[in-house]
Amino acid sequence: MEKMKRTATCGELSARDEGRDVILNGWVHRNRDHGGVHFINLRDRYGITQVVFDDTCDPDLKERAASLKMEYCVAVRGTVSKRPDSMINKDMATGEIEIAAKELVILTTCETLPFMIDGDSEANETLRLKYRYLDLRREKMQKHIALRHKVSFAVREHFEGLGFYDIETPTLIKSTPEGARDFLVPARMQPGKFFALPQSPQLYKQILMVSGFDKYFQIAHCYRDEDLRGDRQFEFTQVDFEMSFVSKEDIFKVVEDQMVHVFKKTLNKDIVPTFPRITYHDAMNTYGSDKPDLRIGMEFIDFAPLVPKADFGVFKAALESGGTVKAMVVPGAAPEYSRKKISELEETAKTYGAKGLAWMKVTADGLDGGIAKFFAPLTEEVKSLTGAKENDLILFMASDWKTACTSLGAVRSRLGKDLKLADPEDYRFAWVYDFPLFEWNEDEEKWDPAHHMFSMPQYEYLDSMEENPGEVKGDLYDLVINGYELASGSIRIHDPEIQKRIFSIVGFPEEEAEERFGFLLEAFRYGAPPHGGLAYGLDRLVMLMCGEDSLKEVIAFPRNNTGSNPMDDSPAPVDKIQLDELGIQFIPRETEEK
RNA sequence: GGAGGCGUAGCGAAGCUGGUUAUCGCGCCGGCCUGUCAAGCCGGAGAUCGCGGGUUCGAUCCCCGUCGCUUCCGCCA
Repeated sequence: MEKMKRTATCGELSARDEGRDVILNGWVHRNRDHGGVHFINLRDRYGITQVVFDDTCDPDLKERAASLKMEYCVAVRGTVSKRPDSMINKDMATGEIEIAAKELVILTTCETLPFMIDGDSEANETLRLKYRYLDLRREKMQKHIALRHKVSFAVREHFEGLGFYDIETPTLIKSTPEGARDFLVPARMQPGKFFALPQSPQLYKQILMVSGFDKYFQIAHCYRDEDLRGDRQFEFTQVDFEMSFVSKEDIFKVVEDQMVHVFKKTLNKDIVPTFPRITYHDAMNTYGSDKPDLRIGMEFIDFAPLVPKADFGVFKAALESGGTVKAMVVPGAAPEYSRKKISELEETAKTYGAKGLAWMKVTADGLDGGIAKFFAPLTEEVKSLTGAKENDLILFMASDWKTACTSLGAVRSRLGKDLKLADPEDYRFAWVYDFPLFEWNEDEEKWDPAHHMFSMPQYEYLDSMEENPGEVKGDLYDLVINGYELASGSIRIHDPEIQKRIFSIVGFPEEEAEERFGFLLEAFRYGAPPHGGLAYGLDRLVMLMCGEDSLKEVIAFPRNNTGSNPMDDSPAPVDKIQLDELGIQFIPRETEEK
């Protein structure tokens, strides 16, 4: 076998190599037996090369070639030969040449495949995950995994250039309340006690700041025990960093430069190095989302000024109860959007709590359809306020501010997809900032941290934050791109006194704070530097760069949405012996009677 | 926890308003073929129509239930 070890890969050979005797190792990608002459496309990570078996081969070799099936793993020795002009395959990177086979070793055979590696249609997801090793052989997945590697490398390269240290933090840590549910790991040596898997390296990286490692980064595995989605997995990868003696401007700069570097190095794409900044309120108010897709346009218009002039009760009622009326113009959509299609949009709005979706169309004669009749006398005013032109569709949402914004925002993103308003090659980053630090929890009638409890209130609220917590803005920020939240970060609290006040506002008992993260508070008493940082989702970034909308397409071994992995069948029951050793007893969940 | 969608050979799909032998493409098996490159041609095997129940003379199709997957809401940075 040793003598059939590869001397070239399937992606590298060209006319320059003519006459070379090479050994290729790879998989039979396609198999075309013409009787007299037999071609195989041999594939490895680097590409595909055609191998020819013809009359110049000895009969024994030809016979062995005839037995090849798809995805056999083989070694081929042969001579690189230039194809005659008429047989050059321009669609193939190595299409100028082929290998005239001299020797063939079948390294391993392959059973009938559960799905085609080279198919034009994809198998269903469960099957793809069950046979992930085969799925990963597909060209698309090979490209995704390669890009992911390149991104991850470019990230490290960039941090290294800036003098950051890569420091690992533990993944068996103390469970902390708030935020997402923790994955728990029983501690065998201390029965009744548990570790948690980290949701982020947050506390540890802050402590590293106290230790003086003023520029830290880590490409960290994080865990959250919450329901999965297309863009959410149990375990995921965060590019996490933290710096001391910085303001948010320094952090923005690191991230902006890093994105420029990463996109240049991996996709050879030039990203505009300064990202626009939008306040949380403006993002919600004009795009109906705290992660707006800026490629779409269609900004919301405040329609309140015209409401009192018309006799439309629904809008009036919304304003009278302190709500808002928002309008959104969908350019050129009037002819295409039938009553039925509009009611589909309405359904989208309703899943976000809207009661309905009002609309009208702009025609050559004025306003038409939907609620047009109520505004007919105001045609010109409607047009000038909204900027709508002939053939435009105008959508209206009347509700309390938040519901109006989020539901119309959902309609906006759906229209963006339906009308293909977003250029998939365009990457539009933006910073969203000025988030409220606290939000009111209706159910428990208390203030909750909107982000986490370690974010610094903005300076001007410091003295009076107890008076009106709802008004307090935090020194925290999100990085959004094309409708996805990619990152979030903040300047952290490094003053134990401020930290105590935050705990007290959100009703987090001091003893519990001491119990949960006393170690952090204690660390802060020993000369804690001001610091801040950010973490962004590596999976998410790569997903967007690949033009995918599911993380599963860029993670080698992901889980399905029920949290199982069809390949290894995890999670799975464990032996009673294992449980006994841990002092754990499984109590079946009581079946609820109806 | 809630809403929508899907489940038909190994894979991807079709199957009209319920009707007798459930189609098509890929793959698989056999044969032919000296220039293909998603090779081609001929032949063949392969399906408890997710599962259970109901309506009906008759169900892949209609109804109820159930399981699995999926998208979304809730939840989650």
